[in-house]
Amino acid sequence: MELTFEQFSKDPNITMEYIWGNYFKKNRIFFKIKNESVAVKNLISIFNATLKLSNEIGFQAMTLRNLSKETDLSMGALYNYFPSKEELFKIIHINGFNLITNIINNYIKTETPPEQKMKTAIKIHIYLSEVEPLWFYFLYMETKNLKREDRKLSIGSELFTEKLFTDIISDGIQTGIYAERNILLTASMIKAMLQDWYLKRWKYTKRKISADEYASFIIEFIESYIKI
Amino acid sequence: MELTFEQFSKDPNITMEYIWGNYFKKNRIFFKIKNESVAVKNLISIFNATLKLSNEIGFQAMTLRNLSKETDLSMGALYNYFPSKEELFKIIHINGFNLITNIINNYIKTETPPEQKMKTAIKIHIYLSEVEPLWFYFLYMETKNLKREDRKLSIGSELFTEKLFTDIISDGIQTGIYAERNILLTASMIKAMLQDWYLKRWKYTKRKISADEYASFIIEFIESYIKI
DNA sequence: GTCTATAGTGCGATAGAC
DNA sequence: GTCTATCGCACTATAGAC
Repeated sequence: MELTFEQFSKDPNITMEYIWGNYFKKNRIFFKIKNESVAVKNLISIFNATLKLSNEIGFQAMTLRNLSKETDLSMGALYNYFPSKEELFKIIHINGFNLITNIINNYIKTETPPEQKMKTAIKIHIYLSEVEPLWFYFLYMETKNLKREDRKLSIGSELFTEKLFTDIISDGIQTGIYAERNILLTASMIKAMLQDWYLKRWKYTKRKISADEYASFIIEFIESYIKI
Repeated sequence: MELTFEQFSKDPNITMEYIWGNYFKKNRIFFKIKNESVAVKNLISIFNATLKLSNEIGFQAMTLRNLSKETDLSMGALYNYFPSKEELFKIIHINGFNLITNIINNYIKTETPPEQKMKTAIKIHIYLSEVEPLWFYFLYMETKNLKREDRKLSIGSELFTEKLFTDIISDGIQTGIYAERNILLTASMIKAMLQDWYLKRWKYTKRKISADEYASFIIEFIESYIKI
């Protein structure tokens, strides 16, 4: 039975309550606020508002006054949830990278053979970015604004995904189902196609292309190139 | 004789002197400065510095103090070359879109048959973005910060390129050399691959992949999918 | 044609009341 | 746990000297 977006979207590990609840529990000691349900509710609200505003005008252009208005929290209250605007920026990045690597690892690790693994890897990327399009867009567009010391997180994330695909292709070549091609460039092209899905959201929405259609198309496109 | 990057890079229409010289001539009446060679020299310097700084920290984060330092012009002097920071932003966008459409039209219009036209269209995109990587990066990353009324320029540019490729593919299908596939999605994927070249410049530079290698790879990749 | 000095604005962050 | 009021700073833009 093939994985579909319908099924994937019900995974409890990708709900905001789960992600930010976890974040709160792990960092409890840093919060002045003690009431968990209040904290998580506001964390989610701040997080969503930040992604929305960053998507519209960019994170740097977003002011804390904008964020205050969007969340219905005063500027003073906001500072109970993050120590500085810069730190809010990092929190969103780090939680994003963690989410991506965790979810992908969960779904991929047991998959076999390479052909099936390739399909699942592509689908999970598309599905996850379909559930959190603004978050993915943010991670892509704002990465360059990370401080030098945090940039390695982002490069690590880019190369993690790429390695996932180079490994699958290598396996496929050894198994004899894939032709001998430039593995690194092929993996890069797969990434580029996955990213187009959330970078050009407006285009695909307008054309009414679903996540499953897009994933199928990419799989077909890639297979026509690498299959023997 | 196939076009190479070596040849293309000698085209006089893509030099900064030509582009900004033209811009100055067309807008002479708006400049307080009358000396053309001084004006063009400084326009090029301002333009290059803006692209460099925008690439590093983003256009919004770049201050006119940064720009002043990078160009060795005072803030007062800068304002002889553009009326406001916002207007500088638009000037770079508009000249960029013009350059791209002009160059591409020049090289493409006489090409035939579809298979050859496809090759040339891909090469010109890669070559032009190889000559001006920072400019292309800027156009891509900063587009969303255009005011609503100027956003149509950018969408127009995106769709212009896409139409170029859908037209070529349609021709190829009619000529019988291309299979019947999803034309719009195929064109989108071609665009995504072309864009990866300047969006991930650091990666390809590190891996020592040349513009010609990259172009050849994309052509091979796409042909394996659409050729009958 | 370019400079320095500064006006006016809006930002991130915090103190202290409730 | 959240609010209002405000501080100090850095920004864009301009006026007037050279």
